[in-house]
Amino acid sequence: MNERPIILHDWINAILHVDADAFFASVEQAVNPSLKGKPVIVGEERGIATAVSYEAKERGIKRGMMLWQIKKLCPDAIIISSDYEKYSLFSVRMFDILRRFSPQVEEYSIDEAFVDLTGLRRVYHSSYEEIGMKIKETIKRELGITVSIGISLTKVLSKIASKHKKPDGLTVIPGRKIHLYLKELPIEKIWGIGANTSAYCEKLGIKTALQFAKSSEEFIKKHFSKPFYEIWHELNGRMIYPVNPEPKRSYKSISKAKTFTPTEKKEAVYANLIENLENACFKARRYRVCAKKVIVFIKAQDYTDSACEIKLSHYTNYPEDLFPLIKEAFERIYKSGITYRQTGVILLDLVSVQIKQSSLFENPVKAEKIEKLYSAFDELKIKFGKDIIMHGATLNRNEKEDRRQSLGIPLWNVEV
DNA sequence: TCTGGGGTCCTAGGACCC
DNA sequence: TCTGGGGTCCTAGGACCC
Repeated sequence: MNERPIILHDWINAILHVDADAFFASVEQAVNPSLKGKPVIVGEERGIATAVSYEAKERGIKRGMMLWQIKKLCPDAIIISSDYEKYSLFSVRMFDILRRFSPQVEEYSIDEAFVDLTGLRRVYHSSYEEIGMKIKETIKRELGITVSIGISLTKVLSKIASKHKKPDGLTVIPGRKIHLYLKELPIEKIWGIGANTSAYCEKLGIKTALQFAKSSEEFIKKHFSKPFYEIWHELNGRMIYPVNPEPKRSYKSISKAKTFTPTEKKEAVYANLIENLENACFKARRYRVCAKKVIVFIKAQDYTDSACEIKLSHYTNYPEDLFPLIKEAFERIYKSGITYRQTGVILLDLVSVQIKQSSLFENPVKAEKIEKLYSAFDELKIKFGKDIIMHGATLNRNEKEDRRQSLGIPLWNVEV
């Protein structure tokens, strides 16, 4: 039964998925050739590896591992702190290369993209596989990094294809071969099907992608919600998710959260919350959006969290405008005697600054003052990093205060 | 499997109206 | 006051992704 192809034609659409191999680590190796062939780890402040080169993977190092563990396991590992600007630059270059082959490029994440190649065989007088090869070669030549490519009829299938051989892989799955690739693929490897749904599938007797794909439409409709019904179509070669070349216009939400050494100290927790508020608002100003709703949350040591939603009477992206409400919300959710480990802020119901209502403050002079103040701060933040200026209320945070004071970083309080 | 910090979309259920 | 149908809007929470 399972040996029979899912569909009998090869190409209606041709969707290509590119996935850069160990992207951050590869970029570091491309920029600094002396790192090539060596176990490179890109890490972050909290002591966790965010990316590891294939050389490091071979030594048993994985993403998310603690840096001290890595040093123990592999003393010659080269640990580099991440440089997001650098990776963004490479990302932009990679997308530009893809656009030379087709205008239909969707920038899916910093290191992944979808390209619609449908109909381009004639244009290039070559097969889809040859186009894929050419893309790989161009990226390798111009950027010095390798990518893994998958080409198939839909996004879901091309994702499966690009994962099939990594690193530096190229996998083409035409319609008549789909079943061969789904046959041994565990259901949880499908893009969009996570641990939860996999467990649920298992209860229904479905373990492989092929079993899922070959289930009847009635069965899928009966037992699954819309997203999984769509994935089912995609696995069967019917395109539901088109490649969307439009760049993302704006955020629907902006959130900032930070984990800290667990503490009971109320001021410390509050200061952390205010810091998140400031960072979230800073980002909102950079993207020129204002929020009408704010969610504030704190997480206890046992990971239970309490949250409070604040509806604003007007749109804003200035923390100054929110302090009283945030304080009130914090008082409502904070309980003394509990040890907390994280706070966070989510800005919601965002609109772009141009269409926001101009009733920021009742007093227009005051509003203007604050706007000027913040645009000056934002310039400084952009130039010198966002920690250069913080509101005085963040002074009670655990660790950083001393450093900032010793560096002579100014703190400020607005009096209006 | 989680780590940690961003995000998006969908659904169920309640409130409210006719 | 209850019964019943139907529609819309909002919210909370779940699931998944990188």
